[in-house]
Parts: sequence; structure tokens; C-alpha cells
Amino acid sequence: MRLTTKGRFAVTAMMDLALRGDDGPVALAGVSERQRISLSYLEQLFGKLRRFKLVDSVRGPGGGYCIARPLAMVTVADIIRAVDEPLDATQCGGRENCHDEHRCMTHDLWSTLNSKMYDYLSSVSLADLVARQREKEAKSGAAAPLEDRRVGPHPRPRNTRDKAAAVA
Amino acid sequence: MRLTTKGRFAVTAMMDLALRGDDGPVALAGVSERQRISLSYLEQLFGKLRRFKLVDSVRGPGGGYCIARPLAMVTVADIIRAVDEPLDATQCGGRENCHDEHRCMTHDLWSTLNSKMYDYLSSVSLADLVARQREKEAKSGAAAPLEDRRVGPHPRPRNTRDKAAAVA
DNA sequence: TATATAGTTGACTGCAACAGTAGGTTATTT
DNA sequence: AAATAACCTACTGTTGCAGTCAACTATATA
Repeated sequence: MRLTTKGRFAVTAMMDLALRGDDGPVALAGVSERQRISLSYLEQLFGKLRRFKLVDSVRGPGGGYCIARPLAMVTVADIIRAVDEPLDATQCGGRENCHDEHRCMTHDLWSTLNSKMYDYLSSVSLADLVARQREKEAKSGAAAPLEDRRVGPHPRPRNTRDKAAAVA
Repeated sequence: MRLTTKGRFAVTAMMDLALRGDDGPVALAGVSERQRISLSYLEQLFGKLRRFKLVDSVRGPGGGYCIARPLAMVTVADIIRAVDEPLDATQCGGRENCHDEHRCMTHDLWSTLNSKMYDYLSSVSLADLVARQREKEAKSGAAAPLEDRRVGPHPRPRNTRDKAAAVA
């Protein structure tokens, strides 16, 4: 697996959605301002997140993105997998053509490492991150949650099964 | 931390050294042939490994590289740290200027992840890898260890303290 | 119906790191 | 002196990251 700031951006943006997703879709323009991430870049990232069914989109005024699943069911690993290029560290792609004599000595090492990392990243869900963040906010004097008045209706996106409301 | 095939090459090459380092220095030309890694590229990598004091070098005919420490004291993390660019996933570089409102929400996440990975990679030493490899060779019929006759003398590099012999 | 909003898409840029190449120098042995 | 092999610098092509631009479509509101 590959680790760059790209994945970090995606997780940060998803956190933003998770934290303010209670009243309808969140527009990328807002995420861009709050998290200081280029809007166009966010659009690319959310294109991937959408294709991986991690978010649902709502077009038109008042539209934006919603997290498509209960927060507890979206892990950091999911997000990174969606936006980052894979980087198959085993070169041979799992096949055994590594090479003649030593037959890819480090093969196990890398696949083990890879799964260790996924194990960890899969153990952290957006729900965990949100909880941790809320806790921190409460402790540090609850810095005025700056309500932005929304425009359109969109109480909830049409294409989302009501599963999400159950947990989040 | 950043993960690419560069680190994998370095670990593979160090494994090669570890496996055949019993009788003197190992020349990069040999490593290049056996592991199918470009010689010049290896030279670059070993330049870094040397500067990080993971290997000792011996020049002239019969020269080459030796692992500078007992195999149990060289971890995969050491090797990767030596050759790979760092990639500070926390952007703010540990300082608290992340940014105003949310103050870098994902800060903890990334630093935690980073240390998890280092913990794992630091837990695997060359000695472990060699043991695992030897075990595998023994099981699969011990494929003729192809002795290459060496040229020069160099029973052991001059600039290595005899620590290495203690464990390896 | 017109207009503004906001997602959707594709093409494009600059940049840095990776992976590899080329050619030279220096030290050491035979 | 000649061969070996480390050492070093500079260069190349490719890839993925990060960001930009411009056009397009769907929706809501006036």
C-alpha cells in the first residue's frame, strides 16, 4: 500500500463531512474553505470516493455529498484504498514468477507488512475519529460551531437507503 | 513513512549480503546479477546504507560490502529509513500550526499510524529474515548454494569492529 | 423560463521522487 | 602496470502527486 498526503486529504475531507453531515449534504466548496484543500482537487478525490460507494452525491443548489454508510462502517483503509494508487509491493503480483534462485525472498515480508497496515487502518472507523474529535472539542472550550445557513431543501439525499440514520 | 519498491530493493540486497556474508565482503556486481537489480542503482542505495552505517565497504579486488552490525541489530525499519525519503504525513511537521478551526484533525491518526508501521518494521530484523529463508531452503530441497570462488583475500573488512562476529 | 447552484468530467500543467544510465575517480590487490 | 570494485556526479525517462481550467449536466428557486 502506498502512503501519501493524498490519502490524508481524503480522510480529512471525509471527517469534515462526518462532522457536519447531520443536516443534509455538504458542499465541497465549504470543505475546501474549511480544510484549505483545492476545490478542484477535492472534486477529483470525491469522484473516486463516489465510485467506491463511500459517498452519495446530490446535485443542484443545496446539494453536496453525504457519507453513504453508517460512520462505523467506513474505515480509514476504505478511504485510502479508494483514492490511492495500490503499489503492489510484491512486484510479482502474488504470482510465483518472482525469480529463479531465491524466488523473491522478501515476498512474505511485504505481504505481511501490507496486511498489518491494513489491519490497523481497517480498525479505525470514521465513527472513532468523530468521537475522538468531539471529545477534544468539548474539552477545549467548544469552539463556536459556526452554523452556516443552508439554501436548498434536501433534508436527506434521495439515493441513500435509510441505513445511515440508524447508527450515525 | 513512505513505501515504495526502493525500500524493497534495499532489503532484498541486504538479505543477499546477509546470506552470503560469512566469507568476506560481497561485491555489488554479484548482488546485481543474483537479484536482478541494476548495478548503478545498487551503488546509489549502498551509498546511503553506508552513510547510515548499516554496511561497511572494502575497496579493490575482492572487495565489496559487509553488514556493519550483528544481523539481529539491523531491522527492516533501519534499512527503509536509510534509503527512502521520509514523507512527513502530518504536514505541520509536528508543530501546532496545522490550522485554525480544526487544528489538523487527522494529526493523531497519522502519527499513530506512522509509529505502528515503524513498530512492526522495527520488530523484524535481518536475522529473522535469514532464519526464515534458511528454513525455507532446507524444506524445499536445498537448491545447490552455488559457490562463487572469490578472488582477493579480505577475510574480513578492516574497518569493522569484531562485534559482528559475536552474533551473526 | 431564466438563473444560480453544485456535482461531473476530461484535459492539462508543474513538480518531485523513483528507477535506471553513463562516465568518471579513487583505493587496493595481484 | 593492470585489474578490480567501491565511490561519486550528473543525467535521463517515467510515474504519481497536487493543482488548474473549462465545459457540461442536474436540480432548485425566483
